Amino acid sequence: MGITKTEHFTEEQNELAILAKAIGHPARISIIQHLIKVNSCVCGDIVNELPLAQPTVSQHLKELKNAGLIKGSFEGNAICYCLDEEGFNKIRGFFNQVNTYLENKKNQCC
Amino acid sequence: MGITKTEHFTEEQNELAILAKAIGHPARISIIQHLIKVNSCVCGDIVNELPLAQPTVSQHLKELKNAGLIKGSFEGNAICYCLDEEGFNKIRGFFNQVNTYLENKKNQCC
DNA sequence: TAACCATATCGTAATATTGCAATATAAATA
DNA sequence: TATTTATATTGCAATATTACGATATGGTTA
Repeated sequence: MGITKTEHFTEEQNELAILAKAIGHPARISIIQHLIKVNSCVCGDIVNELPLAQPTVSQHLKELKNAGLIKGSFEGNAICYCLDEEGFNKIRGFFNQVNTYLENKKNQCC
Repeated sequence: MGITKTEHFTEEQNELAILAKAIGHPARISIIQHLIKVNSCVCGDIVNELPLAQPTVSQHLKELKNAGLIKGSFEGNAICYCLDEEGFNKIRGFFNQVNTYLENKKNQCC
């Protein structure tokens, strides 16, 4: 079907899924890494960094923004994007749970 | 197109994307959370836990396994699934980078 | 105001994902 | 060996994603 049955899952599960899904594309990983690397916000030169056409990059930026992983502010002509802590904080909780579990797990069959 | 231009990105970026994408579905989040909750490996009762048909669950398990996030071992008739550290270790590095950046960032425009 | 930037949106084609019924497979037990 | 039980695979329909050319939008500068 291609349609996810979100109504059967908790709000938290759906939210985490949206965040992970947004990260789940190499172009968007690349954008996140680039924003970290150049520290201060970068604007449209993300387009130059990526091997994709401008509309495609714009679309990826939109998805990251919708998921709450980046945010943008106008800076004259251009737009300044940078990481949005809110989104990453939400995922952090999930991975912390996973990691503490993995550190302490016992009696596993595999 | 629906086809990702993986050849333009680094192996690391593609790998991270595959892992995040695999996590990016509420059913698969639910499976991971369930495996943590019941501690020792759970087998086919994941099917009973989820509000999806057996073939659909089987497909989600396969995707998690392909991504290296869970692994299964035969236990007589049934199969025992549990979390695979390898996959989660790979993601941990990425999120550690993000988190240390977010903790120290300065001079942001947004 | 006109021309020029930077960015977003629209429309569309190609491909991927989600979900399930039907069916296959494979081990355990009667 | 036949039956049962657990899981995987196949095939397909509905929808989502990815990518980009063309175009719109909106601020800046000449």
